[in-house]
Amino acid sequence: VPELPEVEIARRNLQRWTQDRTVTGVEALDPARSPVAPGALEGRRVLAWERRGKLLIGRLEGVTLFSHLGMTGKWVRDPAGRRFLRLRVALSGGLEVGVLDARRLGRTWLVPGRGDDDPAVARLGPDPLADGVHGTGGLGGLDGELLRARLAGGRGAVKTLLLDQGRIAGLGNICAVEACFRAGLHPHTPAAELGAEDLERLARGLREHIARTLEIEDGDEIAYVTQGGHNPFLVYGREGAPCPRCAAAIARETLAGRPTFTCPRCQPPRSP
DNA sequence: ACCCGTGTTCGCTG
DNA sequence: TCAGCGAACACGGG
Repeated sequence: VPELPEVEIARRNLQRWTQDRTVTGVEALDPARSPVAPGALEGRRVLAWERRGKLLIGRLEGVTLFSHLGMTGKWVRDPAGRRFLRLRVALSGGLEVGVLDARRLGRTWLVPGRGDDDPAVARLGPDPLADGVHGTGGLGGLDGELLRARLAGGRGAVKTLLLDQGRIAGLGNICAVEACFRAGLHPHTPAAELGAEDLERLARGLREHIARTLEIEDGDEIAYVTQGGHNPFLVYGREGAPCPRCAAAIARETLAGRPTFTCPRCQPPRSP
């Protein structure tokens, strides 16, 4: 489920559902990974939901609720009776929201105050959609200059650096794979070899992928895009299928330990 | 039964 | 010092 676009949709949903409501009940069904003490949350009003990379940040009176969805987590409304329910939160007005998480790699936890020194947020780089308050800005700031600044000094492959949450927060495997295809860059290209034009194309590729995914996945509940036969991506998950641009067969390899898809003609490995 | 994996972290290695 | 693995976490789905 969760890369930057999906987490941004979750943020918008939580904001719409819970803002200005007061927490009336909490049940932590997976306290080992999501230790949310009911007494610390009940009675507090929800002020706003922010996002930094893949981390959801709930601002309540006096406390901050952090939520990372891991690989399979999602926030839903009316979670009663749902499979894989790990946390449920009741709010004034009869609304209830909850976290479903089949694999239990996600975490939700509560800290006093703003929690700016919590390691989960302190070691994240800037959010590419941020403009002032994290998670509320548009895509305008995601340009070649940002990539130049944040990839500077990195000696690894461009894909590896894009996935480094300390450089830029929020980009996941699919984002990196799709943006490299859109930019005509092989993901294995050393970031240090990228010129200004490459970085502009890469930034545009990221913007286009994120904008498109935000449209496709918008709704009250994120779908697992690789399930159900619908694959909205250009090359991700399409090994052997024809490239949408040139019809050459899409190749698959492993890079940064993750499945990586490329068009061998549109993204030729760069010779040193 | 077996393998994979839209994420993060930790430990080992060259 | 650090980039680059592999494993671990955890468990459903193909």
